[in-house]
Amino acid sequence: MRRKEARPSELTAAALELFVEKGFAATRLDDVAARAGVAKGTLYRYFDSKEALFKTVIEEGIVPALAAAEQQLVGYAGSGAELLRTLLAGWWQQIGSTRLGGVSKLVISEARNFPEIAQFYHDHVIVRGRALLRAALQRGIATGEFRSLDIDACIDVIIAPLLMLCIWRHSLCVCGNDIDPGRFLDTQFDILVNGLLAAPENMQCA
Amino acid sequence: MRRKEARPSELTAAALELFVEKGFAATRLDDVAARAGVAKGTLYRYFDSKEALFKTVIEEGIVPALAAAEQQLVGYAGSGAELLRTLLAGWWQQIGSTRLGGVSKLVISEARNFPEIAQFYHDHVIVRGRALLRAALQRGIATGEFRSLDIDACIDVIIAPLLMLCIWRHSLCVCGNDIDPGRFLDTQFDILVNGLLAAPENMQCA
DNA sequence: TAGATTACTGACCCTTCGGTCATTAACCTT
DNA sequence: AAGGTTAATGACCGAAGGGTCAGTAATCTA
Repeated sequence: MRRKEARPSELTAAALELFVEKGFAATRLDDVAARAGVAKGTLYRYFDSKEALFKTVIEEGIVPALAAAEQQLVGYAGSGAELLRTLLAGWWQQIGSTRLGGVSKLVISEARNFPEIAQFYHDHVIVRGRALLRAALQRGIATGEFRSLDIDACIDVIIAPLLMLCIWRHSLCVCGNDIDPGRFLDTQFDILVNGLLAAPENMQCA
Repeated sequence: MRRKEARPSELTAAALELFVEKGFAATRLDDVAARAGVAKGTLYRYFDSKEALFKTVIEEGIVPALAAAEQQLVGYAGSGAELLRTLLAGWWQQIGSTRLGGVSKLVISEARNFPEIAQFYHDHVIVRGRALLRAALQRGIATGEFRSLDIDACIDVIIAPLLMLCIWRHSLCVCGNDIDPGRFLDTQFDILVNGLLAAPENMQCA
């Protein structure tokens, strides 16, 4: 069957699954082709090399998800805490629980071997994500809703559990230790907001 | 030069560096041997296979660090917050900033290919680490110092940034984005404690 | 110092896998 | 239907690298 249109995305989808599961070096192109229901030679009609396939997998996985994530935030008008919750929930729906979650684990695993891909991921994902969080934190601090903290460090502290959740679901999940994303994110948000607020919701001023 | 005693640890040290840097599959035994100042054949005098070397690297990296970490906690008598700070600081000194930090990244990257190693890491590191944190949280909640939260979810939320800090330092560090561990941990602790406390330190009850 | 032991070497073997290409067959055009 | 175009194949190549082993030399024993 000849399917010129659909082939590239079928191949990158198959490649992403195997790269996330086995890592770049341990993934065989024969297996990628087989999973896409195609012979290995066909792969080279659409991609110049294994590394070219890898780059396409990363870029194609990131770009659409990024656009969706940023779209969600334009013109948002609410409290810092509400904005944070929207960001976290949106991130989980648009990124964490989707294909992009696997991409994160993949990039982290292979960053040392592919510095330019790490750089691409840094510039197009991490920097943009940090910018969104910075806006939320600055708004909260400016209004006095949040305490005045080291914003850049806060951003990393907020991002880390999110990335870790992705990684967990794509690696250590193999042992019984499966995290419940809902509980995890709720608790993360709870601690986070109470840790940031100048006047926590639960405080008892008797 | 014949160095029967020192060889195994020299080889595992070299292997750990390369595994963390390149991943298991992409690391060549010739390179491991070369870094240890030895020929490849020598490697097979001490290890049966590449995979056996891998297992030894993980286990040998974990066991001593674990013992030290648990030792630190026996008979500790302080508030929940103090206990938490001691745990985080101790974790960084004993584990995060040492060789074990690289082991975490390595295990996460290769967990899918080596389920039994993931299981070993889960049973000997994650379970024990969770037990330590559980004790600290339970103490804080029992005395009314901390709010009553979902303890298991809290544990994951606390652990995630720590693991992420390790991973960061061993992968995404390649782009300019180097995290300052001190600032990161201080901020993490600050948000964490204020998020957990029933009566935050900074609250203003005028 | 002669002989036994064993840590160590590195050339070699053999499988695996990224990459190629002559051939085939599906589709299009007229 | 004939001829042209191109998607798709899979046998093949060559390099890479895990693993082996006959040989070497350092160390030990007497």
